[in-house]
Amino acid sequence: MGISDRKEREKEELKSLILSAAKKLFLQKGIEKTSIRNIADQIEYSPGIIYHYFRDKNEIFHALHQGGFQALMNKMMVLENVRHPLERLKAMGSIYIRFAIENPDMYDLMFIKEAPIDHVYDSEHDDWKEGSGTFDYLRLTVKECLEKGYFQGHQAEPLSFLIWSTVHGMVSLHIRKRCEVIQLEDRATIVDQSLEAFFKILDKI
Amino acid sequence: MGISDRKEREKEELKSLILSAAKKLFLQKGIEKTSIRNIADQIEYSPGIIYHYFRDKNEIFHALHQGGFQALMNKMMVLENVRHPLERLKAMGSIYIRFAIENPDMYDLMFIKEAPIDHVYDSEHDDWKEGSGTFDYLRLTVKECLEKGYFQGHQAEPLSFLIWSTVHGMVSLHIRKRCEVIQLEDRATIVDQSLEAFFKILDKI
DNA sequence: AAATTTAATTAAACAGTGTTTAAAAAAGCA
DNA sequence: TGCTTTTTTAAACACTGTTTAATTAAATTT
Repeated sequence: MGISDRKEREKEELKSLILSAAKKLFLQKGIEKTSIRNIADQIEYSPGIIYHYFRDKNEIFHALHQGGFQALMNKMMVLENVRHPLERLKAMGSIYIRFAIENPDMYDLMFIKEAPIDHVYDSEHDDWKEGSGTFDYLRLTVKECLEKGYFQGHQAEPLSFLIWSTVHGMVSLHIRKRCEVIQLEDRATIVDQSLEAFFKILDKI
Repeated sequence: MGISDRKEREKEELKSLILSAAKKLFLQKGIEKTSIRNIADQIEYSPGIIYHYFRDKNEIFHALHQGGFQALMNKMMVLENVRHPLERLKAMGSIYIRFAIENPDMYDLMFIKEAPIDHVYDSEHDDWKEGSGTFDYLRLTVKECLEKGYFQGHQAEPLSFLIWSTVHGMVSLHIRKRCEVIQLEDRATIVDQSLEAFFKILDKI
């Protein structure tokens, strides 16, 4: 079946061609200003072809956001060398925030925009496996901290969510430009300063 | 000058007519699906008229988000009866989160969407006074806590931002539907549970 | 090799969007 | 009443996501 193999291959190639064009335009102009026609122009096909590979625009951006989780996971891999669970937890926070600040559009897509998550709910497999995988890792580390005697009197699930919320809150206020309320002298460094304060709190509780 | 007084009045009336129509449609269908033509239909005028009262769509939603801050501030007014700064801080958190959960679309507009903040940057008076006013109140309370000896070793600005980030993180993950990662048994109550955990932490540091 | 079937691709249309412009209608003033 | 100013509208522009039927290209069969 050599022919259908090649056809399969060509289909995959065009699909990833669409995806890379979409990613390029998305990082240049944002999700709203990246149109199906823009993507089609970029790959020199007609707009209609895209609907043979993706159900709708949301599915394209869901596929893109998967790539973002892959990238974040890769950055998290250095944590395997950090034995101490509390140290690992802090390092996770630093990596998470660094990823968000360095890739604001991708972070936005992964954790703020409605497009990819809407696609999850619209499709048959209605669980957000990308997010769940990442949160599992956080929960595991928090549980390890609890086992080692840290965070006494706390439960893993709410505490994990609290920690996630804290770092997500900081970067999403930054990305969505709500940090103007911060005094000018602290504005540029507020996320780093607050993360330091957060680490100090984690040591104390 | 009775006539120009009436004209002034009529202008204001039409402006707030546009605004209330916009608000109604926005709460029904969201910002993206509320079109200028929808608003014009609702008030039984032609679409063009709207541009005599607002520069663009963003300005309309900036005006709406101001109303949201007014509503939030009103809810915060009960705090004047809470003397103890740490108790007031916690109550602020509860009110903030309650407001967000009960008015998700308005909260979204105020703290997540780019429309109102884009208008702030596009217009001449480029400071976000609505957000600044609210944050000032938080900072004041945190400072009072510091004066009373709480949160030793922390600075007001980073700590205030950290606290804001924590509550904003929780509700924005909820509003933007990223809470699916939470175990089913905790999912419905995760924000409340995490807020409780946060209060416990605030007591300890 | 030619005819037929299947798959890939496109052009065109639909129903919408925010915004601008020039024309028309209404209101105010002399 | 005639003139001027203000208010309002119709129409156009350049887009948008998506669906449909028609067309082109490729693969298979005769």
